[in-house]
Amino acid sequence: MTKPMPTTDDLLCFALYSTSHAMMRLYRPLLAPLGLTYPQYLVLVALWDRDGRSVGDLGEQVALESNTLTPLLKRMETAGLINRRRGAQDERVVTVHLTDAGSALKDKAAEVTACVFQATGLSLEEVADLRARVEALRHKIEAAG
Amino acid sequence: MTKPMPTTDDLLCFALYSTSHAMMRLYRPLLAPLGLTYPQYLVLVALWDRDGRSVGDLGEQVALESNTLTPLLKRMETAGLINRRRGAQDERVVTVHLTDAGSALKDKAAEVTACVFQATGLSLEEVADLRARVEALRHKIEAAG
DNA sequence: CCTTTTTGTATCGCGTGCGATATAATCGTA
DNA sequence: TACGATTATATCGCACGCGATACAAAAAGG
Repeated sequence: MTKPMPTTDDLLCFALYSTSHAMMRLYRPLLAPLGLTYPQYLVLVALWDRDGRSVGDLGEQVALESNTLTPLLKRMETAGLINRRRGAQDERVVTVHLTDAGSALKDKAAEVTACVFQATGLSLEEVADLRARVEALRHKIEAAG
Repeated sequence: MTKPMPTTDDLLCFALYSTSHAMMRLYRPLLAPLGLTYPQYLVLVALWDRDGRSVGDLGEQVALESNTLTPLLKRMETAGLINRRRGAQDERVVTVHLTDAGSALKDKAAEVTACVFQATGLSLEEVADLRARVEALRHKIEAAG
């Protein structure tokens, strides 16, 4: 007897897909007052960690290629959150720098993170463990690709 | 002394976001020969489980509202995978039915699932456990929303 | 029986993720 | 020194996820 066809509830990919979207829906009303979209927020988190880095380097951290990142950064530049500068040494390289406005959002974002953490209903240990496992999965998938 | 600002590697939301995208990138070349996009595949999985259901009911299972689902179903109808019918009893309700072509993809999709499972490098138990925890998180987030 | 409320789906506009491709700059090699 | 290969970013077109809103049909209430 063959195993029955899995439905969406059996698929890890669906759990990741739907939970990631649920997380975005949770963040969105908290970020909107800061004038931020969810992907912009993630990019800022990376820049608060390390400012003045190349598009490629930033793309590595946020796992996005330049075809997604460049338009996103342009919108953030238009919003006054960052500046982009083309390298003098290597004119292919564009570096991304936080503006004062971009830096100033760091503290507000900390409040957002706290709100979201509370909404998960998980302990710090549970969050850390689940996060590590999900990330480990991504590394395996990327290695397989 | 305050705890340092978390970076992307510390955020569960980023792990979900980036791993979900990595999963999509893994599926895409496997689904493309079947003429399917990733969200279309997830919808088919739900329909293979239960055919002939309303847009709203289907939306509940795939966690998508009608503003996303209706355009997606229209594209699938254009591709000959499904048919949509408006109810005679209740003219507000639209039901979605698999076509022969849509049903026929079920077996091919099983092969895709097997490929993807192998790429994760996880055991069946690990997949099931991780899936359950991620799904539980989604339920908590949705309850908080 | 009529009006208001609720429900189900659809449309609009925007942000964004990605395959494919283009452009320009740098590097490596003969 | 010149040319081909490689690298970094940018553009294009499309799919899709969602807030906001519209429209039509059914249900509820007076």
